[in-house]
Amino acid sequence: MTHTILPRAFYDQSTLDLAKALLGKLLVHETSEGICSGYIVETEAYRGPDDQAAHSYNNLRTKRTEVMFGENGHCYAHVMHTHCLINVVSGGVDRPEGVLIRALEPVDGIDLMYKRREKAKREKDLTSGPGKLTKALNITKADYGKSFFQPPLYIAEGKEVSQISMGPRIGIDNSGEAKDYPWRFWETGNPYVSR
DNA sequence: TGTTCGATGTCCT
DNA sequence: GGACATCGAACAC
Repeated sequence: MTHTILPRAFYDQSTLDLAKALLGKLLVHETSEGICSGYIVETEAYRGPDDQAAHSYNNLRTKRTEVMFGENGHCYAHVMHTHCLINVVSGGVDRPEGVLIRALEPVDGIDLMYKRREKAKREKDLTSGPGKLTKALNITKADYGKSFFQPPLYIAEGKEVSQISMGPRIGIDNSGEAKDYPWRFWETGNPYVSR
């Protein structure tokens, strides 16, 4: 199994374009237990300084958001309730934007994903949510700041996506008018989308 | 040092 | 459709 890892330069595009471009790409994590991967089928864009729903709204720079002020293509991992969520950093240095990866279509290491996600009954339950996919691939806060263009954690060429749908983002009801921005993207009709 | 609150998932009705 | 578990980060003292 050889994958073509997307180069560093792939991440040098606008955050909205990147959110769409990431659909169909393959997210891979190699661990001592084995390799797990899945096609990205759902993303959300968070546009830093001017986006009330973003953690980096108003250029808020803290220990948590620090990595978003750095280089594109790195990993912004943070803990939400008891789960870990991951973003791909974009926007360029000193512009804190990112793309949240919300759902995957499982490809490799499906048995291992079941083992890590005991509560999942069907394949559809393995990675159909931002907290689910990190558990299935064993991505944690320890991956904060790593890049997505070199093993063991990387994004590679995947499949063609026939049609993309867009709509409001999920779970940000307290974000003023930003809650209505149509910055969530998913592959139309894909059963692994979170909702 | 204490309090508050989520970019969620799961179970229950 | 609703309750709740449970953790770290942010912020107020």
